[in-house]
Amino acid sequence: MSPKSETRKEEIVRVAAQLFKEKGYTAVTMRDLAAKMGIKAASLYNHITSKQDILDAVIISLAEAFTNGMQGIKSSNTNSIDKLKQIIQLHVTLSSQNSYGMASLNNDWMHLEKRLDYYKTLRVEYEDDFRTILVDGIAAGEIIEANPEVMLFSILTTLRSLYVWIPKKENLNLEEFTTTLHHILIEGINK
Amino acid sequence: MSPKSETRKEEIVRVAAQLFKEKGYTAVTMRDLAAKMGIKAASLYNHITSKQDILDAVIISLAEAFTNGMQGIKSSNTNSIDKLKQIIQLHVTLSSQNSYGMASLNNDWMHLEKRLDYYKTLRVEYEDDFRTILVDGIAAGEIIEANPEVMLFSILTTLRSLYVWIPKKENLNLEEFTTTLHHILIEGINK
DNA sequence: CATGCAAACTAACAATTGTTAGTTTGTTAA
DNA sequence: TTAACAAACTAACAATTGTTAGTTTGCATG
Repeated sequence: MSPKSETRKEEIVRVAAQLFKEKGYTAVTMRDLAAKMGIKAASLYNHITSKQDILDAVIISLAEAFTNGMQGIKSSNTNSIDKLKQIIQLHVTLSSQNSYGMASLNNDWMHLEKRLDYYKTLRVEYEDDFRTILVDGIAAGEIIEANPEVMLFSILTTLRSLYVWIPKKENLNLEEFTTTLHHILIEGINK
Repeated sequence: MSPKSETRKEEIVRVAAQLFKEKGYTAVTMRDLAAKMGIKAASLYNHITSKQDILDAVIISLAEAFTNGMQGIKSSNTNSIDKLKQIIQLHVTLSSQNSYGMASLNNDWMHLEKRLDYYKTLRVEYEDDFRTILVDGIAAGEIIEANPEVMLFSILTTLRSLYVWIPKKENLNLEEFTTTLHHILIEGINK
């Protein structure tokens, strides 16, 4: 057995994330999930310890992927516009790889329990790092002198919604899309 | 009794929307809602016909407000950049007046039942009108020749997230905020 | 005072929820 | 062949869900 092959638990978590995206965590029952897996609800518990456990697995791994990505970007020796482009790339990559998980990350994080505080910490740190890049860019004269909070909000909410949009466009050329997005977010749309 | 005073049903719908924003429609029980109203769950049914009925009231009225706003903007005799500014203004206004309802509109629309198709129609028509403004703007040389789908996505997702952001900022000067948002969305952030 | 009505109440229901206990099945390894 | 184990099963549970029926309360109007 290849070490890369998916375990049964990973399969359950992956399928659960698809359902969570459609209806939200609370509206998905263990019987729904079991039916989609082709088994009975009780059988799920041979692999996972609780429904909550599934949500934790979906959200935390993704949140940590964003944190890791941001660490790399912070330590890269480039100007702030280039760092912004790297952030956009990070969001496009993770959102296209795991659009299901991104839905839970965005909409169901409040149903985390044990790991809620940890998630919130990761989120705040990510936003702080993002804000610092913007503020440094303004100080360096690379970014306009507008309110960094509003810039952060505007760009980050667009990036956080990629998971809805990317899977809807078939044959989407991700590289071309990323370039267009760079341009719109950074240069605006005015001619 | 003044014709403007809130009916008991309206009060229930308003309080319900607050809870829906915190935890999502499915996770809010009728007992939760009743407790927040200071009454018993069964008493709610003197005023509303079902839980579903509440969600319909929250979402549809807001969706129609957006549709009405867009009608006015379409028929205004201005260029496309000015129409965009009017759209931004519309979103800021409705999101600041009813941030709770906006949460349901964004996150719980899939739990509509009888009115789901109607909601989807309103949504598609709104997006079509928005796209037309962008495409016309490109044709008129007022907007850059980038993919209008990407522009639509980028701007609209930012506007749809205002409901999260606006209430978090105390003492937010809405007029100043709107101006900054215009500038960032239309001119970009590059110096 | 009597009537009507808005708005609350208690009590209960049938269905659905996440989860547990104990058992069976089928494949792999010794 | 036998032992071990992963992974499914049946049956059931206690709690929670939205909702209904019937009743009581208190205020406003005639």
